[in-house]
Amino acid sequence: MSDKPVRVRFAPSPTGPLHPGGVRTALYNYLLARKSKGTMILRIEDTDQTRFVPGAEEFIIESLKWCGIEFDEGVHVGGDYGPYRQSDRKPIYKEYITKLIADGKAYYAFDTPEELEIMREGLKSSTVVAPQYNSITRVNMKNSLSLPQDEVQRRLDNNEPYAVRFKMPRNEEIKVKDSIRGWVVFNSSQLDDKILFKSDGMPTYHLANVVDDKLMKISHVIRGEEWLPSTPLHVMLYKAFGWEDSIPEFAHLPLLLKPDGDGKLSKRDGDRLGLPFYAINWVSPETKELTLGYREVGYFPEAYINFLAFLGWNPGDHREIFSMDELIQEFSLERVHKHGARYDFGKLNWFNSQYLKNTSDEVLASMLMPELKNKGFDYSMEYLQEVCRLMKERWVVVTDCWSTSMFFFEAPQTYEQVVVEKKWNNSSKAVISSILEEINIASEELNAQQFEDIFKASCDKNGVKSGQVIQAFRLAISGVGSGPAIFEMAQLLGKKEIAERLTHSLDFIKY
RNA sequence: GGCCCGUUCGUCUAGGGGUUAGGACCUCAGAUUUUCAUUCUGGUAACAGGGGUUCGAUUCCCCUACGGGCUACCA
Repeated sequence: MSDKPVRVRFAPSPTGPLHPGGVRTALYNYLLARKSKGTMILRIEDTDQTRFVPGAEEFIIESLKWCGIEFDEGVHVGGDYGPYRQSDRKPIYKEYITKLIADGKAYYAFDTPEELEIMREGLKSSTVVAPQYNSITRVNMKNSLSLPQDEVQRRLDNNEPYAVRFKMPRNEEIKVKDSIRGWVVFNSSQLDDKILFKSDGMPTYHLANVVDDKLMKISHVIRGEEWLPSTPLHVMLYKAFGWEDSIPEFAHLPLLLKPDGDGKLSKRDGDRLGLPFYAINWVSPETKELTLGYREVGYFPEAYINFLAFLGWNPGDHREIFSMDELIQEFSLERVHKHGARYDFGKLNWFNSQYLKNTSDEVLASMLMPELKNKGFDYSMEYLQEVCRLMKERWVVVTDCWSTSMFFFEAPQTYEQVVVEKKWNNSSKAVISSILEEINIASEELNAQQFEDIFKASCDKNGVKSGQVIQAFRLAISGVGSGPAIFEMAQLLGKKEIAERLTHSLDFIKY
């Protein structure tokens, strides 16, 4: 198995926006593909027409692109094993299901949904027979195994709707090798006769998945843990087709769990906590409701990927900050955990703030500039870079600029009331008046040190300790009680602006 | 209910038959920053329970509990 070239696929269903768990599944596939110089494939599994959501496919592609997960083959990039959208492969499935029926491995089933419902309900109280369509119950149902040959033919000729079911053998041990969990053993008697081909002419996941993985020469199936229970069926399918040699290596990933409480992570958790949930903004086509994405909120894709990679995997030592290239270097399926991981928004914020601190002021400023212009401000890149230098350690996401640093772009309109009450008094007002006089005397621009000297001299002159008025000084300049190094801030704002703001504060702040 | 998977600080996790059970987030305290944030130092905090096996088990086995998944003509 290991000598075959690595070909992995991410195979989402376009039934909605891409869930964080899906992003992580795609990521682990990608990491393995790149590490082993293999091929990464995007296959769209759109066999359920009833759940199709317009725009979902584009959303999935765009999300992964933002995350830096690239594909070598797929619905959007082509390749030698296409088509890569299952709805475009209908004839292929038809061919293979016909073969399976001819070989006696699958059979026609004519039961209506109502009949199935009755069967299940009737069996629910039974302690000996499970409410399933299986080797025991199928003899009482309407299918090509129980019905006379001529009646089956008559129904087929009359174009009666039918589904095709897998003829699951009885009491057979099925072993599944999973690279994360080891050998998992099932007994076929516990499994039911799954529908392989629906009456609408489409295959179900099971058939399409196995046929495509075989045809696309997939070497490793890396998918969510929810697929583990149906893996024995898939193994049986490979055997039924005579493809024992092509059974891929399976790796079932643990699920992402809610940040608190019970159950798996859902979109509601983001809504409930008022946090972004998808990689990029998603607007529901039905409700027009917007769900925030990390991209639009200002997260770095590198930080998001780093965070996601560590939910279920780690390199075995204490390092935590990993670029995509480093993840590729270090990744191995053997080190993926067996148990689910809670999705901790706080940790994501920590990762992002780490990346933010390590990003140059130039890059941050260029990210911010369009929006700054959009807000109607005209500042130079150099100025914006200085703002980033002074403020970035206080931000979690780059867009925190707009909520924490507006005083660099416009004079305060209001003054934080608690600080006014605590720090604004006659002596602070006197000191600020003195500072204003000194600034107005100065003929040239002042630097941070000079501002500090003036501030201290003014305090001395008025007989107050600097610590008692520094917050009032900050308040007068920025309108708030906390911010970056005050004298550096003054230098950046400049003598003229500072003078104006101090004057305004003296007139405006009541005490 | 049945089948399958899992269980180390609140969270993400390292480790693994003999360890002071390590790190990170969170949190708390101190230092620095004459504010806040950053930074630094330090602290609180975990092997689900019960049986085995063993000189010795958190580590291996079994049972129980708890958590998760599946049990559709959804994927």
